[in-house]
Amino acid sequence: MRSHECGIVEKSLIDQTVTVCGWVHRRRDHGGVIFIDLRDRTGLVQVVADPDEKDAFDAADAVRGEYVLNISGRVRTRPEGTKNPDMPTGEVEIYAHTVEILNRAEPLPFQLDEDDVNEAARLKYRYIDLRRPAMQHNLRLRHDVIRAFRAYLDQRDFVEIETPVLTRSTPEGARDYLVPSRTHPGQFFALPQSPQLFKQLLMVSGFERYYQIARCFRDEDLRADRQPEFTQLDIETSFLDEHQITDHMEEMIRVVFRSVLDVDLVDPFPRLSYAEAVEHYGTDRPDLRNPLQLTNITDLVRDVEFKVFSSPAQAKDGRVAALCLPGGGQLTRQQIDQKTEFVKQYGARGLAYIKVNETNTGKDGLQSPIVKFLPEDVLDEILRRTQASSGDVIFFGADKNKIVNDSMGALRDELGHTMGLTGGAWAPLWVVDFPLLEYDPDNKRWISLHHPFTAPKAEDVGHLDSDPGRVLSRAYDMVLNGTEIGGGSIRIHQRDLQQQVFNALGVDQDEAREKFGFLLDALQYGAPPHGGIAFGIDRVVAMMAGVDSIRDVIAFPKTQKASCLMTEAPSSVDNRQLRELHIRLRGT
RNA sequence: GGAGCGGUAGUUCAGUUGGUUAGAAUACCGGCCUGUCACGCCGGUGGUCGCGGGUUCGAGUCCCGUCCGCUCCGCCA
Repeated sequence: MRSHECGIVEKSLIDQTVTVCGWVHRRRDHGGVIFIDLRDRTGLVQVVADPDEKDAFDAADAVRGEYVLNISGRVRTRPEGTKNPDMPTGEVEIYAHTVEILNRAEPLPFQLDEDDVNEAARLKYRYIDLRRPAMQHNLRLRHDVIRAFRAYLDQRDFVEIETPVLTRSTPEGARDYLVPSRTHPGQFFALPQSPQLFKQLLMVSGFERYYQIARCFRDEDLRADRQPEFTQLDIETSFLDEHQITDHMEEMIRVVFRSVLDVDLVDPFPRLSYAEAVEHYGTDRPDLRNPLQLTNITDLVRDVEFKVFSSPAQAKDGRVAALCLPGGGQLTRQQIDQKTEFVKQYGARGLAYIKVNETNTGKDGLQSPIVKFLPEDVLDEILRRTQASSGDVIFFGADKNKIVNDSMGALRDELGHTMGLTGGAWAPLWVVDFPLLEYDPDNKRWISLHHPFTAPKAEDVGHLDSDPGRVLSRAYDMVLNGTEIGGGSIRIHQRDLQQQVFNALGVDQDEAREKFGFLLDALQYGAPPHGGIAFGIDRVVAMMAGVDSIRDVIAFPKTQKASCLMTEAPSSVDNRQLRELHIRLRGT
């Protein structure tokens, strides 16, 4: 006879004495016998307490709710009867000799088998919520994913190195979380938005292949896919160019998907330039599961009398794009009005459309408030370019580039989902050839699209001063099903070029020295060519788990107002702590 | 900063044009049932209708404000 401590109770243990610990999943009394379904990390096992075993029976009889039990008994075959489909242990049960109550439990704030519990209640009692099978699965999946990433990188001589969490504020980019310094009155640390500069410095240090499962912090407003603290798989390598890095990284993603989900991703991943992505999908993170595409018709409508089309078509930063929805002719007026409201969220002023009743009869076959403003040859060419068939509807966006791209890109996603067009399981791709800089009209200056350490393409460096908008960067984003899951670039490894980019950003030498002096210094001491990438672990795991929010793959997430309902953080602190930190609150 | 949805029993929800004592399921407590397994049957406890103000003879319901949760826009180099 041997003792079996926790874990799966299976047929091979029949007639053996086992000891199991776990939570009471359910208690039932029938025929003077008490049945307890005990739950541990491996599943459920049914325990039987018979009045003949008086001590065990009396203890079992005292059980209420989710008590924690330690049970010893004999494993035996269950008598004939209905099988419980919830019972992975099949036909065995434990005939209890002893039942020990390790801890009592109040009734739970919600039931574990309930799927639609108010998220506020789940977050307040997160430790209960995490008992639910779905959350157990999600967090174990997260562990599997991180383990698979580590295994891949460890096998290839990557070194995991921890970088500081208390570091220097870099006011460019996202808002920093600040930490007051006790020993330096009036000064602050910042929590890192990413380990970007440290990993570049590690390349200067000669580590050549670095990674880190890194916690990052950004004090910006939250979304379903954005938390104030999140986890990044941060990677940097020396001497590899962008093609070698992207090849390497997509192979890593393929290996992880194969080992964790048994899914084979396409090989190689498709590549789209930023310009192509925006032209055809209105976004730099297109969901390629969705077959719909935007069709540019700016050139066609430049001279039509319909001002709604012709003015943006003539404007320097304007665009007119069409989106043909196959079978969309069946949409009701009300549904089209809803789409109009939808695109208004993105700044569009309206949503023109043409219902294509019949493709071969000219204007007569088209039903639309705008057809009368458009010449026949233009309409013919629109039908040809969008490959419209009878029964389709064509939507139009005409405005500034950004508004057309944002609104029509969002409409493409919306139609893809509501019309059931977004099929297929996984559609990864690389988006490359990003612009290095974009113009910020509010502050009238150029800002980095990626970050200021991203290398420009060699052939474009000459345009940095004369035509900054034309310079492309050596950056790349990995996109999966419309979500950006990773992004990176080849970095600038030469001090002069770094200063040149700072100049283009309007950061003069003094300012650059003050903010990034340590980087500029480091680049002088033989910095190797280097580049890397960072993956959003929370997003990757959320997609793999099939959940809509990264909160469902984070053990203790924050609410949309960046608070923790369980610990009630953030909280006030007492005046003594504030005094030590040289902080006085207003009004005290 | 803005738009939308939501907040009623521990939980999930219903609650009609404003009208008697705010209901159901589940959970919880008690009783019955000789192998249950979504057990079944009987009974019971349980409510600041998020909060504050207003309109009204009368407010869960209408109005104003506010707090909280979620989704989205802005924001996120």
